Amino acid sequence: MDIRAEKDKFYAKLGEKGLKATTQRADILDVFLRSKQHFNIEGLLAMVRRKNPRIGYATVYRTLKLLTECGIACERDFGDGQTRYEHMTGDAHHDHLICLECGGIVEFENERIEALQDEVASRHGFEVMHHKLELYGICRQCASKRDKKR
Amino acid sequence: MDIRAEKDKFYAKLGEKGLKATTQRADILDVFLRSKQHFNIEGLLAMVRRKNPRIGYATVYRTLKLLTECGIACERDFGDGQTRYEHMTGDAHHDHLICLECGGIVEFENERIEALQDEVASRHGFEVMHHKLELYGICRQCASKRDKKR
DNA sequence: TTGTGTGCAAACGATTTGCAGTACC
DNA sequence: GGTACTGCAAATCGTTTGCACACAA
Repeated sequence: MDIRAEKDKFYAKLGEKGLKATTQRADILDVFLRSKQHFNIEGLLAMVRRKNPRIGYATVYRTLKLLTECGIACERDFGDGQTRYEHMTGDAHHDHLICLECGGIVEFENERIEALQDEVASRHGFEVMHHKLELYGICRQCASKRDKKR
Repeated sequence: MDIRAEKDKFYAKLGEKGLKATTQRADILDVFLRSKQHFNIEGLLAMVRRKNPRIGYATVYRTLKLLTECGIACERDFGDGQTRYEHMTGDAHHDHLICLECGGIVEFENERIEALQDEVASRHGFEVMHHKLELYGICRQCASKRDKKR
């Protein structure tokens, strides 16, 4: 991923909206872009505070909402009561495999599934705007750990 | 759906757990079984209170959790901040089409999608326990209403 | 100086829990 | 008479908001 390009994109969008580029926004964006995907606010705040300890919850929430509006971040809800965020790369839509044991998240994309979804939807007279597909299960590592215990 | 059978199932499970069959639990179960699917707690409470006005929020929450444990109800989260519940019939798993305009929910099942999901998962070394597939879009009625407005 | 942005703390909405009173065996 | 159940209100958790202060054009 091109960090420089994402930053430029953000600053351009800020300009369009008549908003300012502050150090807090820059810090949060930088941490966001460098971190691995799918963290929650708490995790992100912890990382941001390593760089700038005086940043508050509210700023992180507000900035992530901004990043989402600007098409740089994307909100995800995996049903554990917390919103998670991931990078919104220009790539094709992807879905998630989630390990119930370790919480690990793997991304995948499959156009045959997408095609079948559209088919099902149109059969019901729906025009699909977006969708959510999550597969919850046990990943290879956790499965083999479990086997060893026996 | 066989209401009688579901009630018997609930009372049997209550017995197994050493819990009592109270009038509140019976009222909530009855309203739950007779109502159409996918309501939230608020809606269910309103319906229950028509039958028994003295029932409180907490009892509805507690009873629905019980029904879920007993395999009679199933929790659903469509991302609007409220948990919804639906009947857990013995039928095959199904997924949802959700209209972004009117909030209408249509169920569907498609074994070819399920098969592809398993294929994707095993390619990533996952054993799938359960999954969630939701298609968000505009239903036929809302689309035609929208066309008329133009 | 005239804002917008920030940090704090208080507000919020959905859900859970503590507890005193209630009802059933 | 004891124990599980209920209803209320208070607590909780993630998130949002109001407001006074800080800071940059």
